[in-house]
Amino acid sequence: MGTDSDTGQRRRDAARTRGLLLEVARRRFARDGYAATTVRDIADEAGVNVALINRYFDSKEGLFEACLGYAVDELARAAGDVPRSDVPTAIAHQVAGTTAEGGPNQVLLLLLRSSGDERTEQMRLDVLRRFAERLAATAGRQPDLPDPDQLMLRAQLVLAAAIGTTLLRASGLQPLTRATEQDLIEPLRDLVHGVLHNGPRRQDDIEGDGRP
Amino acid sequence: MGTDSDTGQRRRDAARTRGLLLEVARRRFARDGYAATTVRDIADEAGVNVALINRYFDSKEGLFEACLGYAVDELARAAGDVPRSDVPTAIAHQVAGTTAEGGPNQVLLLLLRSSGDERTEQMRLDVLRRFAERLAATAGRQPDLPDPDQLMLRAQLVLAAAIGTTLLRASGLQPLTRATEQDLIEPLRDLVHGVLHNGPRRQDDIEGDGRP
DNA sequence: ATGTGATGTAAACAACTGTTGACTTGGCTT
DNA sequence: AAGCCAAGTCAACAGTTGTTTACATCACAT
Repeated sequence: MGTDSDTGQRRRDAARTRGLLLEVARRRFARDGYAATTVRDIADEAGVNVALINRYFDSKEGLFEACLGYAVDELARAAGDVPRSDVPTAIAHQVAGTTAEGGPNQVLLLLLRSSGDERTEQMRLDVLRRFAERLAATAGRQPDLPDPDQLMLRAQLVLAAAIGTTLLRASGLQPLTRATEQDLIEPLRDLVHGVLHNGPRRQDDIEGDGRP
Repeated sequence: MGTDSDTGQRRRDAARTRGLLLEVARRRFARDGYAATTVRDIADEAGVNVALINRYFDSKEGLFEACLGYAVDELARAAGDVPRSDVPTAIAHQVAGTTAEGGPNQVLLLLLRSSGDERTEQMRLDVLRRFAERLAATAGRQPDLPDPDQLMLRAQLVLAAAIGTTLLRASGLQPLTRATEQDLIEPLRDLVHGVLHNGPRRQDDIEGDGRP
């Protein structure tokens, strides 16, 4: 037959195993950080042998880089969906999102987990910078801010808020952790408008996505 | 003599050694996290033998707890200084502050570093919660928010922004890292007012600390 | 000066870390 | 059915980890 009778998937499938390792590694790295996560933890949870990590990813560092690459893609995809209108909603979605698995979002968490490696660290910083740039370009076309550096600073502040919120949610701080995506939208709207628009927020301040 | 001829301090001083270990540990734990920091790193940087960590703090975990305790005290002290008027300035000071050593602030960073220990974790969460409560009580007396849980959520969002900003600054993200305390005050003012006051920010919105 | 307890050191421990090489097993081709 | 290579396992490796034990040394009271 060549396939499992129950699941229909082959018992030996390199792609599937590789993907499984990646999935587990993402969760563990995001939740516990790089140093606190052991390759045996990952392999055991994935149900495969430790040696396969080195076979498919060369090293623990390589596996982490692959996870980071996934986070980059995922973030780019999420950022591409934002129509330039409702940034706060997109952020709330990203912060509260479950990335298809049920746990906390992972993507933003991975972005601030660090191995010691110089190259990986640079990669991580680049993503953060690019994301903040996109944030600045999308949400901040207001003429109030003269200095482009000022705008960038404020965009990074919004990014910092998103990341900090994600972290505190992952820590289990209540009521922040308990809050749903809907609960977060309004406060985040106020935050983004406060930082980026530097002024009052009215209901019809959002163009194109507000209620009719 | 009993003292060093140069420094005037005794060559064997338990209190001094203990303090030295604490100081180094705070910096390393804050910068690299719990798991990535080894007791030998700490002892070497402090210039003493590794065994002294276990003598003075029982274990690595005990040393970490001591660091966390320091952070708690420091934060309580900083929070006590805020006269209830200018919260954003206090936050900016805390985010950009150097805690007397020159490096990034440590205190807020320590608050999100985690060992695996359950008891320590609970301690960490308690501090965060109390700090957010104080933030809510101090800055949010506005009648706009009916639900007290809503106010708490928003206060925790502000805390999240502060912590996230600290983390991104520690990561070396520019221009956020380069920004001085003065540079951060205004954007943070807008952020706090946006989240907690939910409305426009005017120059004379601050009571007691604004320009005459 | 001298013993005595506090302070610091050195070396070793057992457990755990990432990694590797030799080996076994499965699935496909022929 | 046989063979062959990819996919997976096993066991060991060298180094590192936190911790402990036995030993040395300084400071101070006597």
